[in-house]
Amino acid sequence: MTEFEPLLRMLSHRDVLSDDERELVSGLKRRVVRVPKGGALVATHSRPGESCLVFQGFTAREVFLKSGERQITAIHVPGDFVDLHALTLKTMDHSVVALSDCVAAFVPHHELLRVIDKSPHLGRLFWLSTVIDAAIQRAWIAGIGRRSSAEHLGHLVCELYCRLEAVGLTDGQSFRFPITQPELADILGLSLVHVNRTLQDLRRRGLIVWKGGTLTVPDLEGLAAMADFDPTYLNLVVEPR
Amino acid sequence: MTEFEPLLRMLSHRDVLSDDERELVSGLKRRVVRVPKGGALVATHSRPGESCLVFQGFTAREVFLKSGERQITAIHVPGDFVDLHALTLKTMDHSVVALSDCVAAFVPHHELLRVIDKSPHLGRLFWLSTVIDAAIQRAWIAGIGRRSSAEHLGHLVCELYCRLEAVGLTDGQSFRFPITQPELADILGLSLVHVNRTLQDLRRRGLIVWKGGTLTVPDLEGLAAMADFDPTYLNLVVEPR
DNA sequence: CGCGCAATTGATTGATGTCAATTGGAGTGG
DNA sequence: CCACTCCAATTGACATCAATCAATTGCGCG
Repeated sequence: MTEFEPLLRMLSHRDVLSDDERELVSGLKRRVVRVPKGGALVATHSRPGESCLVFQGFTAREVFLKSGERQITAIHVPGDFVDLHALTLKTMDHSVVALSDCVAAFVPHHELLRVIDKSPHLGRLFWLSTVIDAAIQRAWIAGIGRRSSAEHLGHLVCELYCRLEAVGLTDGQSFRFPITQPELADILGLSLVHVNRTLQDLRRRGLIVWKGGTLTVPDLEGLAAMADFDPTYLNLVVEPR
Repeated sequence: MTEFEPLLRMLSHRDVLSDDERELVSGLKRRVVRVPKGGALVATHSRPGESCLVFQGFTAREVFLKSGERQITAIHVPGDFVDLHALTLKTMDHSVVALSDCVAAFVPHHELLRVIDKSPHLGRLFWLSTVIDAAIQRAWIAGIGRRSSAEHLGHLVCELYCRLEAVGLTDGQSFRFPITQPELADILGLSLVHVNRTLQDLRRRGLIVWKGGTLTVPDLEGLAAMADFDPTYLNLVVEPR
């Protein structure tokens, strides 16, 4: 059991890994770092020489506009290789921050290149993970652009439930959701007040229960139907890639 | 001069290509297809065995919601390797359609894998292109979520100007923009009527001129300042990747 | 000429944002 | 242990932006 367990678990949901590949991943040199809630894992405009993998805690990509407003463009959960982007992107156009206390592993780019070179198949799976991030972002675009606030919020909850289940972080119908409403507002692109009212709407309809940092979905089917959620885009399906 | 000229041009904005790499790309086996305005290049739920590169015309990724509403989640211009996603994603969660008459090259996946195997560097540049698509999507999320409609529209125009300039498709301050207002509404996540009013707003302020399928930006600096546009995320900068 | 659709406009409705105030819980220092 | 502070959560009143409904104009094409 290494820091890479959640990552291996996530990858195993998408394709079969050979023992060699597991060892290649587990053997990646890394620097393990605790980041407190609110801290930055990767800063805007920086040029990281390492990519960062979160294996405990929630993180988010954030952008600030000149008005001072913030938009969160992605949420990452344990097992997500959060910063593969920097490997090819070189310069960060946004920052990655800890939404809760986190533990992250920083892997030097040359280590990644070495592993990809040895196993092009692993390379494709890493590529896949950035492509799925993009698919999630497309779902967010559709959510902000065309869904009602209740549908959008419901869709997000479904998405997180599926992603967390894949890494074993759900407990029946519940999962830890260490997010505040102001943060949720920056995720959904809504005002704080409206987020609060939308939450109450879903609660009143019995679709979610959210108390003390734990979110419960009593009727995932019903929530998915209401939010028009189809998990295909998350690609949590094993096949040769 | 092959169908891959715009692609090579785009890649050359991001890193130096060797002659061997140019030949590898130019030698890719492909099937060239004309797609009329409105036609589909890649269909939702399909499992393409080829990836598709557009070298003439505009295309868009689109998603339909159960309400029947459409959201466009990305626009692609000539030179964009539109469907590299399918190489690792396997099943499409959205479709790609032609916004104008298009000419596209379909390249079999095994061909791509062969080229990537021969040149891991080209592989990384292909990866990069999907990562930049994601960066553009993040900019769209911030645009829909937190910008005013005028800023959002202005930002989009700046983005397209920069991307088209990179492939030589601008003519001074103008470029062909074969899009209708209803389409623009699905791009921006706004209603048709509001798009029209937002356009008039920008016109009245002298920031854009749009007539007969040609869009002119008399004052790119001014538009960029208004829209809080920073081209960093487009990564149109040569460096070793 | 007449059809279909893009573009435009006005009037109205509805959703969401803003402002302002209150409540409640967690942590801090006396 | 108690004030005190900070901030999340909640609520109400109101303002504003954007959607909707409905008509009209204008253009390209058969």
